[in-house]
Amino acid sequence: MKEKSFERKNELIEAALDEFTQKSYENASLNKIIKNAGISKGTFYYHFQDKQALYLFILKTAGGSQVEFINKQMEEQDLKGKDIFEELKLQFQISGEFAAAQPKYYRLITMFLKEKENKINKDLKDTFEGSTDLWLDELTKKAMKNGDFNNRFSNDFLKKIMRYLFLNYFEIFNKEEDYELEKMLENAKNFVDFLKYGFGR
Amino acid sequence: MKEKSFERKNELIEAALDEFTQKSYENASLNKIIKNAGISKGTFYYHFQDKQALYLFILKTAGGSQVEFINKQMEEQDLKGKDIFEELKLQFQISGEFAAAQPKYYRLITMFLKEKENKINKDLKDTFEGSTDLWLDELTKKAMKNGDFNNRFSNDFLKKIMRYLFLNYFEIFNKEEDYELEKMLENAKNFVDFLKYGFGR
DNA sequence: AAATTATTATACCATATGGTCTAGACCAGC
DNA sequence: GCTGGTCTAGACCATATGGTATAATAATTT
Repeated sequence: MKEKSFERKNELIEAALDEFTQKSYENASLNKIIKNAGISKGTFYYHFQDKQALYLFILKTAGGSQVEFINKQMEEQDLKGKDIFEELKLQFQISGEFAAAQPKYYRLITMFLKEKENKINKDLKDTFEGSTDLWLDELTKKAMKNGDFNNRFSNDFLKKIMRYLFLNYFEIFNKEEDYELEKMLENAKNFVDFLKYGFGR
Repeated sequence: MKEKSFERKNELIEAALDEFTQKSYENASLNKIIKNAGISKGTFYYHFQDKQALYLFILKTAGGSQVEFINKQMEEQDLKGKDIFEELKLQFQISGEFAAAQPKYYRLITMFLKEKENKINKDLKDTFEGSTDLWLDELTKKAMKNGDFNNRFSNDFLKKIMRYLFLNYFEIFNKEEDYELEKMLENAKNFVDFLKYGFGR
């Protein structure tokens, strides 16, 4: 009951990952996933209730993997004495490393966050976005308290820019060259410097 | 041949605009457009060859309207003595005014530029993007010559950031409040200031 | 009034979608 | 050997898609 079942499920998930990282949730074809997984329709509906259940499953898997990865990396870091820009730089670098390690997971998550016409579980999206917002909120609050920011811009404006750039950072640098680790670190450094001169004191 | 035909076509275009600004090209339903336009299927295929022809038609209409609007506004401006940041601010403001004046046209164009899974005329997309690139190239070249930029960043980096932010600017500010003209102008000012401190000398 | 142009309603097509159901087969552990 | 979990293939469903065809009918121009 274990091995074969495990195989089938893994193939299913792989195929689902492929499809859902190429098309939006709605445009992704469950039939194609099943075909590419090399399983029969019955098997699919034996394991999952429907298309959405499959999607939510791999999305949660990806999300969990990301959280775990980032937390692990962040634990090793000493943030004391670092201002928001250095912390951001770290965050970009770690996110980059996750993207390099789990490109499909990363892609799935970013695609999910960008979904506009989603009939998908809105709660989950709120959770994802909420945790990012929370983190950003905390980060900017601390930065303001520490006087990391200049006072040219309103909090609202700052947060909007930060939020967008953080969620879309990797879209800016998506040329092949940008996927080399060296270039990644350089881009992260430059980018945060750019933010620093724009936002910093 | 005039009045009734004109009416029908206008209703069609209105309905198409509604649908294509809410769903992606592929997800937009031609049947719904036809139904909402209150015309029969025959009438549609009498006026347009197929779904794509309709889409390209309203897309070109929107594009033309935008170019005309921007050119007209830019003609009234005196750019002499203005650095790249003031020029950019102007550009953002004018784009914002267009977005406020023709929200559906604006939305259609940005959605088109963001389409990833497009089976749509690739040439047209290249044209749209190409003209933006050209303009940006020219702008940054001039700015470098005039010494508007600091020398913290490479040209490559500068262009990448500029290009991305310009193409996606309005995604950052897409809350309802941000669609008010006043807020738009304020956002444009703040945003360019932010760029200026980040890039400027 | 005649001819042309627009428009209608309807039926139809092939294809694809997500999802259900069934009858049987495979394969494990008891 | 039997049982229960797993898997298969295929038929089937309602629904929707973009697109075609037809025959009758309005509306407009000549």
